[in-house]
Amino acid sequence: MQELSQGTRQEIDSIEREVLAVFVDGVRVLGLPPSIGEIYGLLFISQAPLSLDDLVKRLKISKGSASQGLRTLKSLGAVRETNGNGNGERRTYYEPAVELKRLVGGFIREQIRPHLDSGRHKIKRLGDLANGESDPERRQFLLERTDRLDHWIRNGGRVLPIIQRILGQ
Amino acid sequence: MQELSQGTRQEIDSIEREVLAVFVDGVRVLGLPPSIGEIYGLLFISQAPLSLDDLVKRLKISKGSASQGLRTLKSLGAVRETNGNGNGERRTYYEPAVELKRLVGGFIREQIRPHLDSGRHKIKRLGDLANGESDPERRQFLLERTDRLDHWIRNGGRVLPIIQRILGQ
DNA sequence: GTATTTGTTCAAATTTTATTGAACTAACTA
DNA sequence: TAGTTAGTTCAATAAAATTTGAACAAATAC
Repeated sequence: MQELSQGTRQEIDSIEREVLAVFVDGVRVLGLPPSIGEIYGLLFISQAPLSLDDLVKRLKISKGSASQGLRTLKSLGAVRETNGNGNGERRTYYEPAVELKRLVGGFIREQIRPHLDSGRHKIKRLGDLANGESDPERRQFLLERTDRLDHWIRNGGRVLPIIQRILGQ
Repeated sequence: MQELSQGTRQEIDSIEREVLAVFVDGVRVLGLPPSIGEIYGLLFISQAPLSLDDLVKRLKISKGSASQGLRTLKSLGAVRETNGNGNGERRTYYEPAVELKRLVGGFIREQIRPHLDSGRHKIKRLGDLANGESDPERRQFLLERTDRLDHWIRNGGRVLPIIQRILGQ
């Protein structure tokens, strides 16, 4: 007979359902899959940390989904591992990081910066290609456009730390 | 026999191909479909405005895609209509809006604000639900969490005009 | 009036993305 | 040692998003 720990109540109640919906919508805006919203949402509304198995049981998702979802959330710094109830407990428990600063920082680091960086490289290459254009008028136009792209990327890079600063209060 | 206008050169050359790739990647980050990146990208790198038909021919996409893509881009304020070469020309030509301020403004207005607003409503409802919780400890916890969500949304709202200001220089 | 051109709409087909579930590794247990 | 539990990986499947293309509407041309 399996004992039910604090976090292992089976059913999702109505307020939990609403919170999950909020987070599923929220992560969709960020381009992340629904399962991630559900996992983070359930952790967010749970008073006790939950194990992977708790998530599988309560959200009725596969172990694979839960495992991959937790990995993504860990990489974003959006969940923390705890050693559960301490005493000789083998499985890992998770709790949400709830500081906006941390969440935004992780998202910028993992999802925004890499795109800005690869964009910068591609645009640099673009400038080289534009310089190779033989028709002078066309070259001039292409250089104007690649230069503009370069400014966009630079401005994007400038705005990120400011966002972090404002949200980290 | 069909006359080829300025914008109707058929093939996509190598620099154009690279620019399209940059924009396809770029719009993906924003959660928009590839066709939109292609359309905006081709307009961005074209010296003359292009018609819907030009886009269909040069990008080899369907008329339906081009039409819907242009509609989205118009709603974002990312393309402008021009009356083409002026004289008795029936079809509409499009050129890109290239000011970052405008692009960011349109994206915030169309894609971010609506989510923030609906989020605000859902979270307000959540607060009501939390208040209905009978267990005092649970209620306290739920109120703490919904309050935190509310702060997140508020901070998000505060940061948007600042982003716009910084990018609009 | 009919024919042609320009563009829209939307159901169906396609493509892409997310999720599942079974096989697997690793660590602990008896 | 074999057995159990916790968690990961990844090919197959399911689900969701995008694109197509044919039917349609609206405007102009003849």
